[in-house]
Amino acid sequence: MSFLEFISYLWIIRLVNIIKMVSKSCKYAIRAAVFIASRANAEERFGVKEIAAEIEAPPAFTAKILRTLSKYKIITSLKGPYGGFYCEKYQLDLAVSEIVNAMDGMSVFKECVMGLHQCSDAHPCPMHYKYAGTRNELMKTFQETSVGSLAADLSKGSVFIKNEVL
Amino acid sequence: MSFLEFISYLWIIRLVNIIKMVSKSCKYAIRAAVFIASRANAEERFGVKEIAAEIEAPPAFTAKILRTLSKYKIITSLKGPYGGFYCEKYQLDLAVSEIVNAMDGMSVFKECVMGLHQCSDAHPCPMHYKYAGTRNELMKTFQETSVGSLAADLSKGSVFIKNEVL
DNA sequence: TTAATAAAGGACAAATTTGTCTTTTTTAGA
DNA sequence: TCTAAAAAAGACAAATTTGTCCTTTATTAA
Repeated sequence: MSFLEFISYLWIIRLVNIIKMVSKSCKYAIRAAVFIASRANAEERFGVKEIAAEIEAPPAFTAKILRTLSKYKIITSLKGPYGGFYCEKYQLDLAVSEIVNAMDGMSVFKECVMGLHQCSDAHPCPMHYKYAGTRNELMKTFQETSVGSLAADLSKGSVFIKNEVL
Repeated sequence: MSFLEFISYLWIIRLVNIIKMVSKSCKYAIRAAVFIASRANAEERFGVKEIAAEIEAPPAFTAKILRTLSKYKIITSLKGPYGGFYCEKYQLDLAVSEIVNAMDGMSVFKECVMGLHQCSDAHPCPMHYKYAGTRNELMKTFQETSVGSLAADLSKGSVFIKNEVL
């Protein structure tokens, strides 16, 4: 993992967890996607129960979230026996921002920094010019970090997405 | 305004507005407190309606928030004719973190970075050692920025807390 | 073709946050 | 003392988010 990737990774985790920028659903969604992606090598498919256990979320709620992810083609699903959820190779390259978009929409990346409705070049908020870049960098971070790269770290065992079993 | 103050200010605004780290109530509360503090020089008192208009929040909701601020002695209130809300001098030195604490509690500054319940020195999350400091710095930023300093900027007219009237 | 399995869909329920309204209490001034 | 003004208090309502459950649809294998 390069230094840049490392920083990228920390940013994602930090943004996704400390801050309530994204909804709870979105956090679950990111965790679920990363888990599924981390097991994308084999032909394995994962059921709702297993995924829910893995990300420590309520099964029924997890199912709902997985449906959304599937609808947005962030993960792939297969019905029937031996069915379940899995990641296709191209999906490993999807950006984490796609998940945010699917779950919460992209407005979080586009709102005025100070929450003013008429913030524009004509009527800028105090930070409009100085920090228009920051917001874009934020979005870029999400856009440049792939699900697959986070999944790789998880596979290595260097990070985890669930609590320690006592 | 020193460079450090400036950075401090931007941090607060950024944290308070972009990110949903703090609740909507808390954002209103910070805006209200800063407004009231910005007019703390005279013997003026401000009524709910005026404050609500200033921060562009629903009056009834603003009243509720002001009660909380008053209860936590972040602002002072006086009932009856010529009454209203105002800031005492010592209250200008209160940290923005006091407002967060009053509205949302301090748990936001104390939770594990990755949301794990059993995150500790014994069972650290991937970021426990590397970023325990970040969380504290976050809290420090809130603790070291006073309501009065933000109010001073507002008085100068270099920043604003409400939308432009078209 | 049928039975079993697992996701899809969508109605419903609970919890939380946001917001409103009415009544009570306090204060100032006539 | 009486009246009016303004906050305090708290019940109530709406909106949003979170979470559950039941029925339908698609798929596999016997």
